[in-house]
Amino acid sequence: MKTAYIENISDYSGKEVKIRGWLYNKRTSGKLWFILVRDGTGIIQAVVSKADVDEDSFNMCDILTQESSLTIIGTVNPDRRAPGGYEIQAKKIEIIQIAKDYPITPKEHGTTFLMDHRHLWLRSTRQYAILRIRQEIIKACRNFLDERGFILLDTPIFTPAACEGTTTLFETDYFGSKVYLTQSGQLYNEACAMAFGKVYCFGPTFRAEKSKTRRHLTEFWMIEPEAAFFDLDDNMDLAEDMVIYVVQQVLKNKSKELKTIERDTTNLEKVSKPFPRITYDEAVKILHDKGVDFDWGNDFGGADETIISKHFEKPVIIHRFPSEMKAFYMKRDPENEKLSLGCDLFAPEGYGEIIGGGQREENLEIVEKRIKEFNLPRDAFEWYIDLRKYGTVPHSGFGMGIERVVSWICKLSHVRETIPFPRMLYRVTP
RNA sequence: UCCUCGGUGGCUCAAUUGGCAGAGCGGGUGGCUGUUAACCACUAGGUUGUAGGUUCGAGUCCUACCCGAGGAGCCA
Repeated sequence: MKTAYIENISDYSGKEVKIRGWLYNKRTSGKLWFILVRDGTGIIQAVVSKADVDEDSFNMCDILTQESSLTIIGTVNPDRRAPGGYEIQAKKIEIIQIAKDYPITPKEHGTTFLMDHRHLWLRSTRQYAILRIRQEIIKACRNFLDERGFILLDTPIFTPAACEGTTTLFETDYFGSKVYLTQSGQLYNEACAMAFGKVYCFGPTFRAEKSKTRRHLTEFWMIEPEAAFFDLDDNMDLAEDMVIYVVQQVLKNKSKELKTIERDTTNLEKVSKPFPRITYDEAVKILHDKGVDFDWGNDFGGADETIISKHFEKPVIIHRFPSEMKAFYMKRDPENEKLSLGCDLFAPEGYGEIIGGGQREENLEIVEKRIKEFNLPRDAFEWYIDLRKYGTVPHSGFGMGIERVVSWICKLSHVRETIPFPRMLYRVTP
């Protein structure tokens, strides 16, 4: 007899198998039990009939509680009355452990209660579906970049200096000196791109922002490609192609999960080339046309992002931001000093920014001047300046926040469900 | 740091003008051979976030504090 996983149960139709898992729910009609078992790959219904099992196995059904661990031996049968299309006609049940008072019941719960029990909440079907989609998104990003010759070169988590001000950095002790948790792998990515041409990093990043909104985590995962000889247009092409690929892979491989979370995929199916590309000036005009009081030179707030992203059916790319609001390494538009060659990509349906990036300044003298203007400690950036001394070339890149992409693709109301254990302003447990 | 809302059985919520703290789920007991968050009957379960105050009487009104949610500011 084979031990089977529920996701492959159709391969065992008519055969006897052993399933190992946890009790999801149960129902009884006297001499008949319906036992829903999950094993991490899916959920299946086992039918336990008093006539077909030994007395011990039948009585066990009575004492089984939600999330008790068990094994079931029985025959796999197709049955249209069973959720999932197949059920197991049980022959024998063995209990591994009876779970006492599992706190998450099949009825509704509040956010606080669920977040306090996040380690158990992960067992529910909705969380299961969302996190499987997250895995597909990550896999798609990596496949996309790998197939285009980008080399994965992960950048450090401990960093010696702030790249853009220390207020949003988490500080930690490093054998007596101060170091910070990375908020972006970008500067290191630039060094890697000068060595390998096309590179990317993928890892956690940390922002000590006191933001308490549906789109902020203090610890989040970012995938950041960086390529030598790419200009702003190449960069926008790459971002567009990557987002399309990711959405298509999720639609293709995770349709069951999208259905579980009741995601209407109509809008996802519209995600195709070309994405509208507008300048910052044009985006400001959209806001003004909608009656929003917005001053040129400001960054878009959460509400502004929502308005702009709702204006388009597809993701929209916004480029050429005012240079004053962008980082020291951003290249200025040769045609207009007041603009920088940055680009953001906003997800549709009101989700806002999921990608930020642009073309980097490659000129040695300008980078040195900017570091001075931004009051950055020059010695901490000597290695970065070296990149401009030794064979500098135009280059570009961007960062995509994984949790925001998951949030959009799953159409969630908050990013807290997009990562197994979210870290937020007032939440670091469990 | 600020604004708004909230805190009542294990969970989700109700409680009229300040007047007997209640329901569903979950737990327990019993019933049912095709259930789909099954259903039916019975049953146990409460210092209403904390500390004070007003009142004949406070879950309800007042003050302070604690905790949470949503948002603002802030945010490569």
